[in-house]
Amino acid sequence: MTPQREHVLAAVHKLGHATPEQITEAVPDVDAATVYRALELLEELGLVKHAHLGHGAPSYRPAEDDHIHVVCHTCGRVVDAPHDLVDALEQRLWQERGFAVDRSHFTVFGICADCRESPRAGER
Amino acid sequence: MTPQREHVLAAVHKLGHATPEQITEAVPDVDAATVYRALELLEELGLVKHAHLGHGAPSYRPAEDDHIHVVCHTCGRVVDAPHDLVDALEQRLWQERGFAVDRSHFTVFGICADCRESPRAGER
DNA sequence: TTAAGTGCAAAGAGTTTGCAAATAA
DNA sequence: TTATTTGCAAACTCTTTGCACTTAA
Repeated sequence: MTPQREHVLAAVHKLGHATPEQITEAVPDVDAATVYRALELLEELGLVKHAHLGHGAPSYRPAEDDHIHVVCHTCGRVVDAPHDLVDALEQRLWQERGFAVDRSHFTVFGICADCRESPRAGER
Repeated sequence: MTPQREHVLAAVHKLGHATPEQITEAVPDVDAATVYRALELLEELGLVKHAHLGHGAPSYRPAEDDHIHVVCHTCGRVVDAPHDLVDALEQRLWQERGFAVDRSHFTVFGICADCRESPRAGER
């Protein structure tokens, strides 16, 4: 564990959900390449996790934050949901196919209540 | 509907699941930029859909192919699953939060039965 | 003194954009 | 003509890589 890696890990904890770019901004004295290398290592060590919250960059978070991400297509808002939301799906895929779902790497897309009421078109 | 757009749509139907790059290869007389523009339009028209099947490029398919994607982290294989797999999850998010899940834009990650038995590490 | 980690700059993949030429209404 | 669409090239974003320099065992 080097100082740079500590800084990256601290930034992930501070930011909660963050892209590599945001993390790089939050740790100005660490090079972007080092941030990417650190995130890869921290993920192997099981200290952080990432998920894909849309078209763009992956989002990293502390490994302890075990939840599902629910993302609105329209406003882009990300809401966390309890991970037991996927229990049924997980059991079915396991029993029917022996497929072990990775709940943490999981994103549900759709349209949130606010955006259904007042669609903010083009605000993707 | 121009000839180029017809060709792109035909390629999506032929390929089933395809990235913009694969589609571009399948339609050599159409420029990549035109492929991207066509896919965007075809999606607005409701003729194709896309989902994110991993870190890389999105995957486009005919809009009629209404199913869930299950992707193995290790071997990268993509398996289609019936969309009723998410019924419970969908109902819960709807009732508890008024969130309308987009089932088509949905990917489940994990490890498939084959890869659990004989892990092919590093084959991501 | 050896191995590992870092910063920097360059390269790479995937995608988007500006614009002039081609096509269609 | 007038608007739309295309191809081409350039630009852009995000990420990875090569390599010399630094740091720590």
